[in-house]
Amino acid sequence: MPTESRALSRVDGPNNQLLGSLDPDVYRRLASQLELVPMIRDQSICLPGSKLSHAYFPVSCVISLVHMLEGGATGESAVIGNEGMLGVAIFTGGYTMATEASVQIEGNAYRVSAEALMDEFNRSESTRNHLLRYTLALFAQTSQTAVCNRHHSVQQRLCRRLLLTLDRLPGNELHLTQEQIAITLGVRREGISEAASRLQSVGLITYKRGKITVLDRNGLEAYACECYQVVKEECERLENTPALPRKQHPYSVERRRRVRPPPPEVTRLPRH
Amino acid sequence: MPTESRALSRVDGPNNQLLGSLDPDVYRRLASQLELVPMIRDQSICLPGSKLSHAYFPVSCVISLVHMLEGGATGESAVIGNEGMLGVAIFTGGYTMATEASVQIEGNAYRVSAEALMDEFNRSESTRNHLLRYTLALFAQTSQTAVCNRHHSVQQRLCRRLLLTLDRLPGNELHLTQEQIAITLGVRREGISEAASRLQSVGLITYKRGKITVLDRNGLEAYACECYQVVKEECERLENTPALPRKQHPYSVERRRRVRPPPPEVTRLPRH
DNA sequence: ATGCTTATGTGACCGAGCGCACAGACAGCC
DNA sequence: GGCTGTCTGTGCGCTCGGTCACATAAGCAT
Repeated sequence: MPTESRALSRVDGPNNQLLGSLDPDVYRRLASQLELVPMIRDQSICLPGSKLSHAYFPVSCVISLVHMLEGGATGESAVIGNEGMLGVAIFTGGYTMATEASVQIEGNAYRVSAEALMDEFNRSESTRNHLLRYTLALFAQTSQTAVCNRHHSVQQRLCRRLLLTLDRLPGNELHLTQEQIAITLGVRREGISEAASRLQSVGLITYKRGKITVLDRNGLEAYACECYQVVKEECERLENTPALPRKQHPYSVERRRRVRPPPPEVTRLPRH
Repeated sequence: MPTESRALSRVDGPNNQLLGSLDPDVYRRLASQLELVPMIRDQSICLPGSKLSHAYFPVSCVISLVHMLEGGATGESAVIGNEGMLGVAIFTGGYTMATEASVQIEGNAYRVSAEALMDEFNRSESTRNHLLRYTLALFAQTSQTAVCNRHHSVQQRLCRRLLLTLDRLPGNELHLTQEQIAITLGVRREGISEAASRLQSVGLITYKRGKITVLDRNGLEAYACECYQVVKEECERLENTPALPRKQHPYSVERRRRVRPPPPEVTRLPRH
């Protein structure tokens, strides 16, 4: 990870991986324009439809892209942490996003003006490659979430969501309330309460008033739906240049009625 | 819409809007490389993980991006028609997609090799702008679908899906079976049967063995969830250069518990 | 301590949509 | 014509998660 800039070396935590993947000279130019800003919990970085003045590269915070429907129902389309950035809409055109971006877990982020980012984007193919690869990873995450929301249980999605957050932070503690999780998963707070209680009773996590501690990461993966692995693998694949070949997926919609895949091995907890 | 190429003027139906939005000289160069290919129903254009050799610009067909989960459950993340293209993964890096793309409604499409498309993408900022704007529109659609899947009824989503398809085709007939729709919405075929039957009984549509005729487009919009309008408006906004300002969205997750938005006006059909 | 606010636990009831198991009905083909 | 495969309609029991309505508890300020 580059550490050229004095401003950047102030940070004690890990840096942002997407920034770190840029070519050294690009990074050097950008570094002089980066500001380290504190991101406070539940802060709305940008409301849906408002123009993005800056792109944010999380260092120790986690940002959630959330939709709110008429009537107040909510749902998240993607999580952003130190692997990526908030603001792909800047270089994909439009400067505005359809979703609200809010800080789910407090921490720091680097930010850079939309204009400076666009300059670099237009300046080199390599920079475009990195930023657009991340865009594709974000797309994959959103896309998987769409299907996950449709088919997986609250408990499975809770596990997935905890793991995704954990991957973006050091340590094994998450400062999250059940209400916050409920908003991202688009379910009732009580639903999270029940699912979390079950996970605690089998020793996967402990939690207490807004702090969740993951005790058994592997166990949590076993209870999560496949979506966690799918998203994670796609992210890792796209972080590498040139692209790694992707694992072939054995199923095809074309054959849905003919070749049914084998039933899944159910790894669900009993209700009580 | 440009009609420079002899090859292109053979088409009787409408051309592809994304192609048509490109600068005339870019379009001219691409046109010589475009092939008009027939897209047959349920054909899988690319399996998840396989490399995209071509980008496809639908003219009279509709393509669906579908996920299949372990166990065979399915769900669509986006619809692509003559407003856009299949293959944004080509220029966003990786050349491979995480989803399967299959032809939902037969017709024609232009295709161009991935390399030729990349050449143009790197050649001008204007071309990048157009292609990336469409990418953002696709992202917005996927993102909205994620939340829609979570909160809206089968009937609402059926209406949304019919309207999205209708927008991408001339006329008011859709060659779609209930089974195909069920796959995209990720529900049982029987569920579509019930919802469609209700829509027919109030005179919004008629249908018969794989052919759906929309009788009352406005009525259908009233029964659809908000997601249809949201996606449509975002697409229209992004088709214009420079970007039109986006309608401000009145809700904010930040305030979810404090300022509850007013309850929605329920425009749902009774179950029977 | 004494409250107050925020976070979490629980239970009763209900409804949309699922799985399953059929029964018709239409279209193409020999 | 009759056969066959595809498409559509219907009923029944079940379950997850939603709504509503509280109870409890942990942290914080005075």
